[in-house]
Order: sequence, then structure tokens, then C-alpha cells
Amino acid sequence: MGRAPCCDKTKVKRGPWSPEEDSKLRDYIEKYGNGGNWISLPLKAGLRRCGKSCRLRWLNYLRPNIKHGDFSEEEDRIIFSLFAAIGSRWSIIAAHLPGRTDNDIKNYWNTKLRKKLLSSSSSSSHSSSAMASPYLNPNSQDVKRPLTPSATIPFSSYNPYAENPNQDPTKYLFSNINGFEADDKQMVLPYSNPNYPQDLSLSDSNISGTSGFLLNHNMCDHYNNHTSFSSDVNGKRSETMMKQEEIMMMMMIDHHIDQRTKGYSGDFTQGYYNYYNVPGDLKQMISGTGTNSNINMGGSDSSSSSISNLAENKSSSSLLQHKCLPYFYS
DNA sequence: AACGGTCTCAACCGCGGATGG
DNA sequence: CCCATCCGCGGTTGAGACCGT
Repeated sequence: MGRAPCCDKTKVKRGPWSPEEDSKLRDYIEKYGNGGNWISLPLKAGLRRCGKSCRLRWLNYLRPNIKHGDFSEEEDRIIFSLFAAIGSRWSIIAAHLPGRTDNDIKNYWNTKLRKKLLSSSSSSSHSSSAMASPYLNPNSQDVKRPLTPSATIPFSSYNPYAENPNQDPTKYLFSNINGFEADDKQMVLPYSNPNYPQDLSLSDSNISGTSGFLLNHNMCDHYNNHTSFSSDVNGKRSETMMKQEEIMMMMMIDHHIDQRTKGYSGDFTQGYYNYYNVPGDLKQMISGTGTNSNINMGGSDSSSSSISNLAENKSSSSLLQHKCLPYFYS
């Protein structure tokens, strides 16, 4: 048995609101507020509407200072950044965008921003200004964090050394992150932003076969919880789902880097994450590894990971190596 | 102009959490 | 502690607008 409906659907009007109804609702709320009870409001206001419908109409349309129309580049950037950090928590995202409603942002994401992301990732020759970030620039070995992100750097998820990681000049810098001593004898130090206390070591999480790199909670949650990996109703992963997964991962990491490096304007170099994206049956993938993750975080040497072993055994898996996690020369 | 496909976004739905009796 | 009620949220729907042929 399902939950009782909030009102009698046969006795209330549904569908689009008329100007008269809008006016009645606006007048009533401006005069009396909602009285802490939306359910009884329509009766008092003389509306043949469900209380929930009144609430929605007020919050999403009639409330003062609602901003309608195109989203700015800055708003795009904020949405991308927050989505990367917290996912589809639209009400929280809306709280960071004055005048925008969660419904508006949700619609905007579903109809435009998501497509923007997909198109920007599918072609390296096209840039998405909102997604552009120096941290996503595969050609950058050492970058200086700009005060404001560049709007012109093309978005690409692929590391130029993915084919032959041994040639990557930055690889050995991360052989011992917690020891901070790289093969070139330069000291590298993790930069911690005191206002971003979300880091935790992989050794603190229950991801097996990994150590060293610092992630934030959202990322670890993502790795630990297989339900966050995209799959269809049968647990299968399509190419499109893999692509979306990759984009989400990059966004999270990009946001993480952004937060970690706030306030730091010196030089830094970057590490990797190895992302083994496996198509096919999600359930088999999970049970086969004995873990809920198909991602290995651990620099360029992934031989100890059962996760990566699985990925390597699958001819159709794709290995992405994406620059991430800044470490700074002392 | 007519038609069909696609897109947009306001509105709906149902669930989970909070609250109060 | 249990239960009923309400609120707020995120996912989904569908009518109308828009666009291409």
C-alpha cells in the first residue's frame, strides 16, 4: 500500500497556473505569509489547488527576486564546480546562486549543461569555457594556479603519456607521496588549504590496494559506493555511461584541486589518477574484484591493485590517466 | 504551410526526514 | 518509542514552443 495522497486529486485544479490564481496566491502570501502550513493555505487563499502545488508555484515563480532567463558564464562555472563536489543537490547549489531556484538549475543542467559537458569531452578541438581549467590541460607539466581560470584552454581527459607512461617526465615525482622525496631529489610537498579540511588519506578509507594519495570525502564515497557508478537497469555500462562517469570523475578531481590550491599561487607539479573504466556488466565487475570500485588511485604504478588487474585483463577497458592532485616544490 | 521531431521548463510525483502529539 | 502529518527535495512528465524538412 502506498502513501496517502496529500490532497484529493479530484477536487483540486492541476496544470498551469492562471494569472488570477497567481495573483490570489501572491496577495495572500504577501499579506499573511504561508502561516507555516502549505496544506491549509489554498483553502484560506481561496484557491482550488493542492498545498504542494502552491508552495512550488511560490518558490519557483512568484517569490520576489527570482531571476529568470539565461545563466551567466560565472553561474555555469559555479554549477559545474558544485555539481562536481556534491552532485545533484540542487537546493544546495541554488543557495549559492541568488535568485535561481533549484528547479531552474536542475532543468538547466539536464537540458543544457550536461550536453555542454558531453560535447566538450567528446572533442578536444572544441573548448567549453565553463569547464576549461588548467588542471585539465594534459600538456601542462608544471602549471601556476591562475587567479581566475583561463577560459580558453581546451578540455581533454586524456594524458599524452597514456600510451607509454614510462616516458612521462612527471611520473617518478609521485613514487612516494607520503615520503615527499621524488626521484629527481626535489622535495615535493602536498599543499593543504586550511579552509578545505576535506582531505583524507586513502589509507583511512577502505579502498584496498591503494595508498598514499589524498582524496576528499566525496571522491572516496564515490569509489566506495558502487551504486554511484552509472549503469542501466540491468547493471550494464554503455559507452555513454562510461563517458559520463569519466566526466564526473574529472569534475570531482578538478574541484578538489581547485579547493586544495586556493590561496596558493606558487609553482606546483601534478600527479595522476589512473582510472580504469570498464564497460559491460557492473555486477560482474564488482563481484569479480571483491571491491566496490573499479578505480585505482596510486600513481603510475598500479601493479599491486586487483582492480587494475581486472581492468587490464579486459581488452575493452580504457585507461585514462588524468593530471591531478597538485604537489608543490618546497 | 504542414508536419514531425526535438527541446524547454513548469508542474507533478513520491520518497525520506523532521516534527509534534 | 510510535505514528501521523507536513515539508523539502530530486527525479520525471508532458504541454507548448521551436526548428528543420
